[in-house]
Amino acid sequence: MSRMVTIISTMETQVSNGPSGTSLPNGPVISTNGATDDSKTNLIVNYLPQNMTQEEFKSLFGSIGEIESCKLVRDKITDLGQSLGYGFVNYVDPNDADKAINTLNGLKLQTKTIKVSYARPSSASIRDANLYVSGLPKTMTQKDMEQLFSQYGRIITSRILVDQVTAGISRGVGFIRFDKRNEAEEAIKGLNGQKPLGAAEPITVKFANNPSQKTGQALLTQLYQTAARRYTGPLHHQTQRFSLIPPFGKGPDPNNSTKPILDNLLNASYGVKSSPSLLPRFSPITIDSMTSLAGVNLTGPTGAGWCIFVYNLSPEADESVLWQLFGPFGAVTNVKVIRDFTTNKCKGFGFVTMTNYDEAAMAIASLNGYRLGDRVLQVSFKTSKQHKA
DNA sequence: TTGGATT
Repeated sequence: MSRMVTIISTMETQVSNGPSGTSLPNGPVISTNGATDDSKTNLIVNYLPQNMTQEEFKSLFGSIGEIESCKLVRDKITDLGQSLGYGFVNYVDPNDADKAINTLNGLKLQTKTIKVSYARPSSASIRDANLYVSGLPKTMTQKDMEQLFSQYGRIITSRILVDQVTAGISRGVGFIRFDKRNEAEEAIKGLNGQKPLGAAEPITVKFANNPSQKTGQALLTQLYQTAARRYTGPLHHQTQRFSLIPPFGKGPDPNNSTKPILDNLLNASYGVKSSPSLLPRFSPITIDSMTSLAGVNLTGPTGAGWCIFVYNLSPEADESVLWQLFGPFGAVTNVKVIRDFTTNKCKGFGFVTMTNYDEAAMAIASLNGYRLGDRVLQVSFKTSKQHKA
């Protein structure tokens, strides 16, 4: 701030004293708002592999030229240090920044293709400008969607999510990041609840969740899958999984600082407030398994997997019962109890998504016909209503 | 007796 005042007073002095030519000293380029101008040296790097470390990140971009600063952005909310998959690199020399874009943009690292581009100046007005769009017609392309939204402002990025198993069919949901938050707000006002040209159903447009605001349940799912693999490796038999995962509460290290996080995750995930009897009877993860979680490569994108239909749940059923039933058979990425909108009671069915076919098939074979209380469950792969004759 | 979807 004092520097800005100095610069302004220098300029005013110059103006009032008339032209004095070369009296200003050379120094860092100062823009009118007083910030140093990083626009030619500062890069944003997107789609980094989840397990890439700060050191690897610095090493990769340091190979191009001298770095003034670099930062791999991590999750600071959960404190687990998870990479958010992007980072910033500020070079000393603008030529090196240009070279980094030309050399490293599009580089394939593991399953990712990294994107290297100039970072926009950090500013409050570009924050929270990311929209989540659902209910899109399946035929709508990314280009169509951009065309629809572009009337409200400059689009920075866009994406339509596709089904992973049926190879590229639109899931009808996507993201649009605008340059400015107010543009995103206008797009919500203009497009939320509207039918796109020729569409049968209206779309929903709202601000996207931040990846770091992931639910406890989603985090727990990731941790569970990772922890289970670390203990057991790939599994093919449920008996192995049952016997190899240590039971809950087995001698947690009292000095382990991750314990409060685990407790919070469990409570958030299972909705346990006051009734210990609702705790799962198996252990999703153990304290020990969490000590080396930072930087591990978590399992693939959500939305992929095998969807299982579970019928004849009681009106009181909640998500925890589905985790308890299906978790022991393998990697579960999502569970959902379908509830009546007004009563909030379970409508008698739900869905479970499992990553691996073998584990899903084993769960179905084992749980179809399983007696839960006074009900007999029907469990099968989800069928599509669209295939009816 | 087969939803909604969060890169």
